[in-house]
Amino acid sequence: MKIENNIDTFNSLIKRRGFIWGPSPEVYGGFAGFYSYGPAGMALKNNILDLFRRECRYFGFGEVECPTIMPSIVWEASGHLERFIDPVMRCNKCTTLYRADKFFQENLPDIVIEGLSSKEMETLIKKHNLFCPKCGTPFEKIEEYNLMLKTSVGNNVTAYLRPETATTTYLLFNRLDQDARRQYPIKIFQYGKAYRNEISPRQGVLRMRAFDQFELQLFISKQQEMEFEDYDEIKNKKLPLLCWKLQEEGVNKPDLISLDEALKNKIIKKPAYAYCLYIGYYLTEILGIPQELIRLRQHSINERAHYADDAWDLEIETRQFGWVEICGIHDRTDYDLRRHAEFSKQNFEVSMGSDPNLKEIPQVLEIAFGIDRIIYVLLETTFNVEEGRINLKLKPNLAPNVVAVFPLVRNKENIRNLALKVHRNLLENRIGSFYDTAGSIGKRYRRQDELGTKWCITIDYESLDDNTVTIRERDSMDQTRVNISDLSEIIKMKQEE
RNA sequence: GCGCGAUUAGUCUAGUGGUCAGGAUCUCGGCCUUCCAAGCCGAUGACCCGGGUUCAAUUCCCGGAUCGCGCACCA
Repeated sequence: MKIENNIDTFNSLIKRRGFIWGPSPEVYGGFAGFYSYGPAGMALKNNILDLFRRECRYFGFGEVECPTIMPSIVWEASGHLERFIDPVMRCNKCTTLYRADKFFQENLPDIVIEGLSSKEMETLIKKHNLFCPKCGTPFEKIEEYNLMLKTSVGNNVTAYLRPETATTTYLLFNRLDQDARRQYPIKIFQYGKAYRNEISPRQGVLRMRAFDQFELQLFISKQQEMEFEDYDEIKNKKLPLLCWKLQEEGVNKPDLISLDEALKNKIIKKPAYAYCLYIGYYLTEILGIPQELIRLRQHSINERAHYADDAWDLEIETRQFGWVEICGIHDRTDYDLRRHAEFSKQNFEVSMGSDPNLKEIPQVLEIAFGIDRIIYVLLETTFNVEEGRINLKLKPNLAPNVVAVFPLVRNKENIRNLALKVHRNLLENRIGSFYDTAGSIGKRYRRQDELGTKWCITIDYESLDDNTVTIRERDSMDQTRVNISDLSEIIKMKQEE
């Protein structure tokens, strides 16, 4: 295929080089909404996760992992059973599907729809003789479209695959309270699969039916939200904020303002929430996504999830899909813990300050990343074509290979042997090295450029005489000569930079 | 889920109711090669799935899957 700086070249690259494949299973024609990662994509994903886990430890978050399947009562309590099931009407003749509540709203504007049961809606259909606008067939029944994937466990017990990891983290609350010795705020994250039965998944890995979430949770008191201990450290950080008001005025460029300013202007209500916005932004920035492609966009009241008091999306501007949400930051209040306390008949009121008699249900602040979306936007934003050369400008530590080692020519045994020795030595030092002898040296450089490998090490004739090798840098293509004995140390140092 | 269009090697594509489905690139093997997709020789590899029409279907028809666009949907 012709190498051009366009989206077709990019889309072919991520398949060709083993980043993302699908829809899976491809040999059976594919199943919409399900994708696989090849070796390069998985290496990239693991590097992102390593980085995120390291940074979460730095911010004081502990990690948990919960089951992906939970019984119905959990989702009743969380509100997902109610909110994730949409009432729909299906035309018996042309099988077109309509959202019942929306259809009523448009066609019967005088009637209050909210809270109506399926039976009541069916009565409305008959009373007003509602029919399919496409073919004129009268509607009959209200059906349910469930955005959660239903399954049955054991002896026909209904259960659901989790539509988010967050809820499963909240269910550990009383354990976490003990585990953290009641030192609030409690900071916990969970990484894992979540499932949503999208009606029509599109846009590749951006809207999958099985996807990875990486969600950070803060359990915190109301007082701590307003007097947050770490706020001072981050209050002068400037973030690209696009608040709801600006959006209403038709603005879509964010304001780069400090969190303190945002708080003073009442764009943000709570210092602890501001801290969450910062963590979301920080974790995005260290992936190497250019600042000008990042914005934090506040949800309007209508856009917010059922549990949210305030919500901002962290979005990345892409060529192929416009602004893409990679992270949602939600003020979930005490909604979840209150509901789970109620449904499980547990007492989740705890003392979080110095007065042991002052008890309340903790507030929850959430930072929820979609890992697959991160992988997509990272690949797309680092993709470059420079004079016919594909260059994936990933940060060195995220690239599938840290270095690649080549003999300058293949048909000289002594050069080949030395190259292999250098490669093995790097591996001994646990540096991710890839060895390649096929084709010309230029071709091998290009192959690595496509994977984002930052440094290529070449063993040439000079190496045989003085034990030096060249390190070729990906973006500049400049080469420096170093001693083989120093190589591992130098690469490790470069990685730290 | 609806409407329109599409689906041919790993990738990008040409083409056909009937001989071996063509090209580019990639990949692999060999030769050559003292640093950025060089050259030469050789090789592997594809008509989305199911049904129908037909002596014969990758090609035409129907259904399904998937993708793209629009509508709807998107906690």
